[in-house]
Amino acid sequence: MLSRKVEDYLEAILNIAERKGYARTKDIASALAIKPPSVVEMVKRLNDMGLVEYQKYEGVRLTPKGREIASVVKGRHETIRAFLEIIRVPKKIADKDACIIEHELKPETIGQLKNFVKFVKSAPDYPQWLEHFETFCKTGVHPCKTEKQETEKDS
Amino acid sequence: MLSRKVEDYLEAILNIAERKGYARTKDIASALAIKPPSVVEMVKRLNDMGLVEYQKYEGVRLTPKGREIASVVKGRHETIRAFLEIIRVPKKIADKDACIIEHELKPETIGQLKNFVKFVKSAPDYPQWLEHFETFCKTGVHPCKTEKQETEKDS
DNA sequence: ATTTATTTATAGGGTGCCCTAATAATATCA
DNA sequence: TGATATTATTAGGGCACCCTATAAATAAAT
Repeated sequence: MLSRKVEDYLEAILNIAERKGYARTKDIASALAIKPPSVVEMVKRLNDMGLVEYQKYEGVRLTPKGREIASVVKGRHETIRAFLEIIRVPKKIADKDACIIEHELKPETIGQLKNFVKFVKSAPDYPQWLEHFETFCKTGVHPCKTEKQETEKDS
Repeated sequence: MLSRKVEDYLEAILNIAERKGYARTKDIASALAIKPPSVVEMVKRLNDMGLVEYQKYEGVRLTPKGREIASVVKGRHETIRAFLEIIRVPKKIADKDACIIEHELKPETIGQLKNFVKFVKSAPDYPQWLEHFETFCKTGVHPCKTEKQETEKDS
């Protein structure tokens, strides 16, 4: 089992490498908001684990194994971010919180989150229940309920 | 900012105390799947933080401040668990994963999760979209889509 | 090419959280 | 009450992860 931090590093390295092919100590440090010496330390460990190739003063590249893991982590991140946006968490917060909860969830949970996101995105129209949810967030009242309850009470 | 672990301990102590009034080292250890000496160490820290009252050989009780925090944590846990069950994560896994993601989420995210759960629970009938979601999980097809797409293609 | 600035790496330290082994206190039972 | 079992605590250690200060390497500028 890889630690959260290891996953964070791999994901950050993948993101940086997608832009410029490799990742520098400094880039990783600023992406993770930590200091360069901490990066060097971890990168050595990742190297020993066979997840990155690291040469002093030459930056870091993911190995196939490292890239594989990083992609999975990134995929989870995307799913969670998408879900949080669906339930109307502000974009910026959604992204940060996705970072936090993307780790260590059981495959079943991730799977259902994925399903949920796919489900919503594959709807042919903008789902009515989602509109209702937005209303609910604003008013605290379930749009279906008011009428329903009233008719029930009236009957 | 309290660490995840501190929150875990407080929540565990609350749960145990709800059953028997106070929590013993051994209870906490088994609830968190760790060894008693680790509990003693943490419990001393919690005591110094004013979150529990701890006397050697006499178990632990939450202070008002500790109980307050523990309740908030437990509330988040419940919300997340409920949400995971809504998206059809098996109960046991839902509970465990709730433990994992209940920490450190921004208030906005927790708030929207709460809203979502409340929204679903306050629906007057079993929501149709949820039925559709279940179908989607089983078949991989959005029930609304098939017909819709076909009519669209036909037209 | 030498100085200056930037980036990296090393050395050494600290905290949080966990462990095992050994000891002390408490509870149980003969 | 004395012997035994259970539970709790202390002592000492380890790993993951972060830091600051300092030194070394590389890049940029004069």
